[in-house]
This record gives sequence, structure tokens and C-alpha cells, in this order.
Amino acid sequence: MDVKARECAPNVQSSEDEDMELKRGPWTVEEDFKLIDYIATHGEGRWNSLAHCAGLKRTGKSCRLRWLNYLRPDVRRGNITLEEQLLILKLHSRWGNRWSKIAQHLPGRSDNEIKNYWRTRVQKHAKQLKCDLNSKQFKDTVRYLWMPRLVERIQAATAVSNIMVATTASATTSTSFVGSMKTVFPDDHLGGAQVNSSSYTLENSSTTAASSDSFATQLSPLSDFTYYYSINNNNSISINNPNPNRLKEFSGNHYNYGIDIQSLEQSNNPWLDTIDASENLFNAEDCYFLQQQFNFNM
DNA sequence: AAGTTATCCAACCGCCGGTGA
DNA sequence: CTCACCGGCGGTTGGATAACT
Repeated sequence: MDVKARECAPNVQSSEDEDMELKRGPWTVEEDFKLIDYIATHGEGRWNSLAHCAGLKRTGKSCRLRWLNYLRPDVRRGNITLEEQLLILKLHSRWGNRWSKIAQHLPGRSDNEIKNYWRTRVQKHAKQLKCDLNSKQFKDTVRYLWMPRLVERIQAATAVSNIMVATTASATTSTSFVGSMKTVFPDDHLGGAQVNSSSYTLENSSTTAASSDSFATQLSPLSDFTYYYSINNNNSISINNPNPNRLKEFSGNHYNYGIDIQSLEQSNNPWLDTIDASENLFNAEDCYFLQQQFNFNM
């Protein structure tokens, strides 16, 4: 994807362009497809000239953000998995608010999404505990309670998925997660709950067992646009169906923020509910633990 | 059912560092 | 060296939606 948009000189603008007002706010389907088509042909980068050449009345920044956070083929959106939650907590404890750095270890996740996750889910729990995010209390809670609990639930989910895989394909554990954990935390411990390779190795999980291409295509929560284009061996992008008539169909049926996939997973696989219970990280047991350990005023 | 509050997240903003003229 | 431009990053906002009263 090194081909840059050099064909169009950004400094040469017609008077008409100079009068062109920049558009803001939510992107339309048409704008998305303009951007996708242009990047498919010319590659990404040089965002200001790209925006101009693609005929988008957007800033280069806006195009870059839209592409990276939403449109690029490998973007994953939707529920943050337990493994990803654990990784985010670990990496944040190490690097703080270095969202882009953290995102590098969560394939397909944008820094924006991780940041949003942190600000909404994690900060909410800090608020519930009435303690500061940067306080030792909260850091201890994350390290000695939250992370071990996540590890337990990941292990439990792995066990369940081993059973379920025989009859249904449903796990969405990222194969890259194991690599990330091993790379970042080669010999790590989580407050007494050790993270070892056997806990996460996908040889134990349903993802490996059901890792056929068709399965991945069906369930991987990738960009909504991936059916419209595909990534070639040389990492270039091919438009699968350039027929503009498809736009309407695509818009009507698929431009729905991935709800189909999520609802499919949840409606067909009730056990997923037990996995994605991220909002219930602190049960009565935990609250008691917190009160005892940290004198939290729950 | 209607109004209010909380939550989520896409998108914007401002700052900063790198780069090239 | 200076300046302008660009891309990347982290912080913030505001609209849409869900949950609650």
C-alpha cells in the first residue's frame, strides 16, 4: 500500500475549488465509497491531496480518520472481547493513554475505539468505585481483581467453546491475541493469576478448530465494506463489485454498523452472553472484597 | 406514552513533531 | 535557520440510542 496519491497536484486549485466549503459531520455512503474507490486505486497517504483528488469535500484529516477507524478492510468493530479487555488493561497500566501504541497490539482495533472503550467502560467502573483512575486503589483493583477475573472468564469461555465447537461455530477469539500477549508479556503474572500460553493458545480454542476461510468470512467482525473489496496478496485492494447499482443495495442492507453480525451471534449463541458480561465485572463478592481490601465506600 | 438521564461512539479540535522548500 | 505544511496523537464534543422514571 505504498502507492501514494501523487497524480493530483494539491497546490493547483481552481477558483471553484477554493470556493468549495468543507463538509463536516457524519459521512454518507457515497462519501465512503468515493474514499474506498480512490484508495483502492491510488493507495492511502497524502491525505489532503487524496481528499481533493477523490472529490471529497473533506479535510485530509477527516479522510484519514474515516479510513483508519471505519473503512479499512481489516478494521474490527463491535464488542471488545475479554482477551482484548485484558490486553488493554495490561498495556494501559504500562503505557498509560498511549492509545495508538496500545492499538498496535490489538489487530484491527483503532486507537479511537480503544480510547472510547477506556473512557466509557473503565472510567465508569472507577466512578462506581468513587476513586480516581490514577489512584493506587484503582490500579490495585484493576491488577488484583479485574485482570484475574478476566483471566478466569477467558479460561471459562475457552472451556465452554471447546464444548460448543462440536456443534456450532461461534468463537471470535483473535488468533493474533496470543501472539500479542506473548510478545508484550512474555513471562507475566496477573496478580496471582498467571497468564500462560496454555490459557490462551488457540490450539485449545474453537477458533482454531473452525478457522476455515468461510467461517472467518462469515463471523469475523471486520469492516462492513469488506465484501465490496478485498485485500490482495500484495496488500493492495481490489474492488469486488464496482457496479454503482450495488451501492443502493449495499446501503440498504449492510450499512448498519454491523448489527447483523452481532445480532446473529447473540441470537444464535446464548452462551455468548456469559462471555460478554463486561458490565458486570464487580459482583457482590467483588464488592465485599473491595470493601475489605481498600475500604471503598460502595 | 412521554420525558429525562445515561451511555456509546463517530467525528472534530488543537497540539506537536517531522519534513521539505 | 525558519517557515509552512502535513500527518499522527490524545482529548473532547455532540448526536443517536438505550435505559430509566
